[in-house]
Amino acid sequence: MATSKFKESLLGGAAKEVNKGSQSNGADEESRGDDIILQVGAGKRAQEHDPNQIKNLNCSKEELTISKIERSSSELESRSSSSAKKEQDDQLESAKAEMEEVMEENQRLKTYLDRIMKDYRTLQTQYQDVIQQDARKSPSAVSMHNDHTEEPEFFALSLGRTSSGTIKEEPRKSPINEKVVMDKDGLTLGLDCNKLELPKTTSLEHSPNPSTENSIDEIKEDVGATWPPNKTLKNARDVADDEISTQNPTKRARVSVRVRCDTPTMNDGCQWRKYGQKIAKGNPCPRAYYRCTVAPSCPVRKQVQRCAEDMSILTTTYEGTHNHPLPISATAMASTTSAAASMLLSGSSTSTSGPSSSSTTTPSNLNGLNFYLSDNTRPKPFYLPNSSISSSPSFPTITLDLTSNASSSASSSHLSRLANFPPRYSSTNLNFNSLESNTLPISWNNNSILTSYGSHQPFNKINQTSTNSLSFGTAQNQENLYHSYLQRNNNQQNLALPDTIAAATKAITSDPSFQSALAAALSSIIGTSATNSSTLLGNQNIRSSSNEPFPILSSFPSNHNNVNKCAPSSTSTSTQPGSLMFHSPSFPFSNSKSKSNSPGDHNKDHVV
DNA sequence: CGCATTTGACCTGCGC
DNA sequence: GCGCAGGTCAAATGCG
Repeated sequence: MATSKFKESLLGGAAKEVNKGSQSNGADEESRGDDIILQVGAGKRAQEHDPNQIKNLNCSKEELTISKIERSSSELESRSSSSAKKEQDDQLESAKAEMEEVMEENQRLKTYLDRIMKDYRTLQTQYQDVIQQDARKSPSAVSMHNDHTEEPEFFALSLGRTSSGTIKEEPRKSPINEKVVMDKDGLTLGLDCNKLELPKTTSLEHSPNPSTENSIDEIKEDVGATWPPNKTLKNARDVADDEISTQNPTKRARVSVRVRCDTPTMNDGCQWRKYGQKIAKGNPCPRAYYRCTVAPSCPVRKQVQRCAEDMSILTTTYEGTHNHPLPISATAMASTTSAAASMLLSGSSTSTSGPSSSSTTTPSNLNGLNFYLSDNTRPKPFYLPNSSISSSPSFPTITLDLTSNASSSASSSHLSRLANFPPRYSSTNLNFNSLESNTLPISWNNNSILTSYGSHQPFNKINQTSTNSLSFGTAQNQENLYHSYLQRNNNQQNLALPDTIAAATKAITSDPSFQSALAAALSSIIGTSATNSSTLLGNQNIRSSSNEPFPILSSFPSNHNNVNKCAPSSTSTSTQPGSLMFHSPSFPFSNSKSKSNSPGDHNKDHVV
């Protein structure tokens, strides 16, 4: 009897305490005198402790209330001691205290978020002012900017030297220093390294922009130097090629990405069409040439070649700048390569003044990112760590080594090689081996259906040039060779490359050197201090007027739970317009290839 | 039949 | 000037 009375008083009091906080089911709980089990939303609270989860700051007080109350009459019988009461009181008190803490923290974070947003708006305003000032300085650019006076949601940033010769009417042909255009599709950090818009028939003296005098000399020197030089057709593609041909060839950077991939090509989110293949000297593996077909006039090309020594490594070299909005799936690689190119160009702009006394390779470690700036004066793009091949000695090349530690020695050997081959332009090697997310060898199980793996070179010639006894004359031979190689190396661990790329980009973009380089680039583009822009770009909290983050710089979520692990998926290759291609919305690399009916839709990798 | 790929031919740049 | 190598073109071929 006494026990039951005590239980009633105890549990009734407990229920009252709970009702003070929860404001729910109070009368019922108290009248029944049942046991109360409190469950505070600890998970949500844990999220709010994470300063990165600012978007969760809006959780209200109500979200922190008691989430579950259960009755357990059977336990009532077993709890009769005073210690049980004290324990429950303690729990209630601790829960209340915890709730108060959460509320206070929530308030603090809200305040912090408000401050961030305020800062962002201030920077945005300042940036707009800079843009408008630049527009006034350069009347030719006014037309572009006037078309996009609203909030910038698309930001095509061209990294590289600002060498504006003349102004073309088409926006996409605008000089690089006017390439800070705003569109409606999102932020695009393009790899527009050195686009020179210099019509061959245009007099350089007519350059309206006095700020380009630093590049005039280069332009004069390079007049007539076209790339590609042989033009017979005049179509949209040729127009784009003409753009490339008028670029300053000495400043057109290339970005090579080395990854482990057991398929002929890796998917970077863009649509590519193969237009050629050739056996490069020193590497029996054929080099494939692709054009971007997202836009018919896109001048971007890429080369794909497998490392001969480690055939699991695929080297993809990007060149040029997309003149179209990139699909979300392509922004990851674009931002990565852009960041790398920016570092390269910012370095080369200060190190190409003359032949350095000696080629020095300077390893650095910033934010856990190992990168190597090779202060060389001549490029030596490499395809094999031990290769003596120079694919294109005219282009500064940066290599993002996203392979494992197993290949770090390869990078080192490359660096050693760089020391032996002083290039005309600095080559930069980025080694992401130390990234936390990339501590394991990458196996890029891309299952693209690209079958262009045949030999571009006559069979006999291959055997002449190749020291390998194996013949590469047929695609079948090459596939067999490679698959046999894979079988020998199937112990390589898989790693979700998306995380690697994301980490790489994050490392680069958070790298103070990159930010300074970006600031310099923006400064040259905008013609004013780029401090704001740098801060703006370096701030992952950038949001447009629609409160949506810019696609590129914020396209790397912390997790990739849905990342396509490159499982064989031929169905994903026939993406329909409007369907989601990649399992991970934030990372483009998947196995895809499709055919379409329009020339611009080759190898469609559409996302949206 | 249309499109993508293949591949021999061709062009250009560079080094000797 | 010549040869080599990289890069591109475009007709042929293959495939859906």
